[in-house]
Amino acid sequence: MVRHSCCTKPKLKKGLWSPEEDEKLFNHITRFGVGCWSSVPKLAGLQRCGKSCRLRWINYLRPDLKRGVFSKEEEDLIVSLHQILGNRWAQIASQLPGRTDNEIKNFWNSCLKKKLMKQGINPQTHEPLLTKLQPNNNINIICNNGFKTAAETQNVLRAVKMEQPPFPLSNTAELTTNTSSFSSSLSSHQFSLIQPVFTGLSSSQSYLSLLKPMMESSQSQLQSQQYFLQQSCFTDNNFESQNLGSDSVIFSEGKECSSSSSNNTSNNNMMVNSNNNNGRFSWESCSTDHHQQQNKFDQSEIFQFPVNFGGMIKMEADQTSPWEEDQDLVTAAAGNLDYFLQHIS
DNA sequence: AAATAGCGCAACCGCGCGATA
DNA sequence: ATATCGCGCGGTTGCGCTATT
Repeated sequence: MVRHSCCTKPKLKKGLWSPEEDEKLFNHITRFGVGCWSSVPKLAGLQRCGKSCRLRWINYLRPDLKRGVFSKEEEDLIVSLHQILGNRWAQIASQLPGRTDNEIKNFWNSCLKKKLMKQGINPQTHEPLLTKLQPNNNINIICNNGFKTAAETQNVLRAVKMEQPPFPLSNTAELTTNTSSFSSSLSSHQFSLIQPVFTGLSSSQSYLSLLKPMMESSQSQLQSQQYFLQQSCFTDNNFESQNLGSDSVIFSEGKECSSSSSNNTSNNNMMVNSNNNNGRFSWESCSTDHHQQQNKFDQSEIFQFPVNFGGMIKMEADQTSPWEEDQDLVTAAAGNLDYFLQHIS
């Protein structure tokens, strides 16, 4: 790479611009106009490189700059343009008079991205976060560290398989599908989502601090087994779940042992609204024997870890149309997949 | 009251491209 | 044909302010 002379010259000032420097640059540009930036510092009497002067003029001193918060119209325009242009900030800025690419980039990264996520929109693709899955497809997430997960749509079941718990954070993952079915004895009103394990990743420190000792103490018996962690939702009627923050979840190996169906509206708790008292969440962990491929509900070991949810999951059940009911839950579960993939990539 | 975390923003950095010597 | 320069772009860093613990 060829380093520019301006970058290598010592004694050039860096960092924040003082009002005096601003005045010198402003006076120079307004008097002589924008010409060769590399000669500006010398002519204006500044100990800065030309590049720094250019940036300061474009992003701050230019008289035609619009200051202050972005209007709703500007915000909408940025989102639409980003959908077409991607991260081409300069091109986006050219459509917004008085705004700089830097300003728009910062606004995007600090506000708009989060806003879109909250609305369930992937800020990179502008597609909904929830991905519709085809029935009978089996989703496997294979991470490069040996942490393997499988999510099933058959019978609206999601299961997560951990071969080496506790799992380290992964940098990459691949998503594949196949059509192998997952036999389930669960009733059509029992659903499992992949959320708990994946959201555990986002609060990995507290998760591991609680989960690891438990896993290590059980290491000898864990070695020959695969493990499933499931979040199950049982309902007899319509229910809606909103995940607003984090919550502690009790695991009992093989058995449902905790319900997080509190109506607590605090941001740190999961909230479940149900039309009746039958809707609830439960979380279970069970081991599976490699050879017999059967769930082993043996020991009743309880452990606890906080679960940090990425956003709102809406699930609706329709008693009269089992498949429609399933579809909505499949969609919600797939949204968790998206969330997971974003956080490990 | 002090320490810490989170956030927004200004500025920097590395790189690529086109023009020119 | 090659090296250098000037400029613009997108990604990243780090400062300073504010909120939270």
